[in-house]
Amino acid sequence: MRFLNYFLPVLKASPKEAEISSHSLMLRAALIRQQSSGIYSWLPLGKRVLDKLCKLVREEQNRAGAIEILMPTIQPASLWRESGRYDSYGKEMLRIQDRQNRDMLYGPTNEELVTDIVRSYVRSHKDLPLNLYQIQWKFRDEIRPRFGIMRAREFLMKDAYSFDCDSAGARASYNRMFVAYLRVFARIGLVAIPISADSGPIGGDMSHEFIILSQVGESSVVCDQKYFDMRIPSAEIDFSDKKKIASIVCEWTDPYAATEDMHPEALADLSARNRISARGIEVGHLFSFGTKYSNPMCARFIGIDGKNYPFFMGSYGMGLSRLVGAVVESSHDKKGIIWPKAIAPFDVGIINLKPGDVLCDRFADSCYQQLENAGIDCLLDDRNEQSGSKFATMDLIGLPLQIIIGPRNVLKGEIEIKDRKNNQGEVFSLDAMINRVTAKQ
RNA sequence: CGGAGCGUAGCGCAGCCUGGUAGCGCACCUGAUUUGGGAUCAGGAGGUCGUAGGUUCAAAUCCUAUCGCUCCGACCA
Repeated sequence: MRFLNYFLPVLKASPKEAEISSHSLMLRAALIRQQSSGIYSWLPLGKRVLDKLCKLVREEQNRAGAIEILMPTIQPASLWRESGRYDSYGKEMLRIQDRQNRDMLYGPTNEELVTDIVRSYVRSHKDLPLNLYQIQWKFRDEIRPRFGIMRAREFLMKDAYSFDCDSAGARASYNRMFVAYLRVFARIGLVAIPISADSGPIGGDMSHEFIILSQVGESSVVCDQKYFDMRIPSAEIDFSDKKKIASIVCEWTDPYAATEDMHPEALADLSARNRISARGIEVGHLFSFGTKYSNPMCARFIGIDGKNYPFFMGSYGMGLSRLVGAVVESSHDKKGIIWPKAIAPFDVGIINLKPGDVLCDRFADSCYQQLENAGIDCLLDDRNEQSGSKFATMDLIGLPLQIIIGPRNVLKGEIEIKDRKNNQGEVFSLDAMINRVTAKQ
């Protein structure tokens, strides 16, 4: 993409509504625009990040055996009356009526809908286990939206729902999602602490929150620092190996981790040296709730003995728009965002310091073309701006690699590559540069 | 919902207390000179001061209502 043909309205000054750095940076780097309290548009650069994150999450969900579907945002109240949640869910649920005065709602979550789908088609234990997921917008009319995209009212969520014959099967499904979550967070450079949690309005008997430690987090967390040295399961892991998957979950739930308000008495077991006390952002939540929905909604299958049984279910949420905020919050410096490679909006930023100069233009174009041909996404800054402004913009939007093309080094046939993270620059010939960048990808 | 603030040009703000018909910086447009870390000069455009009432000869300024946004508490991915 060439800057001149793109829509990237970066801001020099931070809008006053932004109180935390991730919010401010996301507004300044033109990733998002606030439309109303807790409601945001995603601008081109932000959309690219969100898309990359979705792609990565799909890879991990699919790997763990989940199957993607897409359910509507608007749901009929009738299903929620079946489960009993139409009355028990509070004002966070946006209730609306259609032109026939039918009660509808904008989905805050989708247990009822997915249960309706599964009960309509799945008859036999032979069709189980089944895990259906979607990536869809949710609306929860929060009492107080804040921190920009982190606690929005409308937000993008990956939500998966598992269906099993019995609680042992449900446990295995739960474990697969647990491991899939570990991989997602690791791939975007975050350490997420799994904390056993209250199941809240979703209900159930087993639940873990995944929490990213951060100063601006909304919950207080105490955990063992072991979590920062633990190995992430590899991409080759066999998700059908229940024992192996269970052992990973065991390993990750063994060190101490809790929100501050929960069982503080266990703290004694954790020496002060290994204790981390911090604030955290909840980015994922796993629930296992057995037959809480399948029972009232009459969602049953025929078991091996020919009898009817309710599905054993679990649901697994991951806040994708919030996760983008969490990444920015945990990966930035004074100058701007520092994207992890996995979800950077572009792989490489090319700065042409002197557009209009024949030699610079030729080098920049050649560099851009060759990288694009090699499948590397580039943003070429071809604006007729002061160099300082271009460097500042490139640092702000935080692409992992910057390629600098200016008259000084082009005369020598050299091109400079700079790493956003450590700010180290190296000089290469044009050909060597192409090889270098493609090798880095 | 309780408490605290804010609303004046695209963005950030001053002016309000003490009423006299709107200003600054950045951004934007034109031209020139520039170009290795947010340029310089000259010229230009842009505002029913959130909205609606009221007081007054006169309201951005005082009064009332209303809408929107932010922050502090209870909820959550």
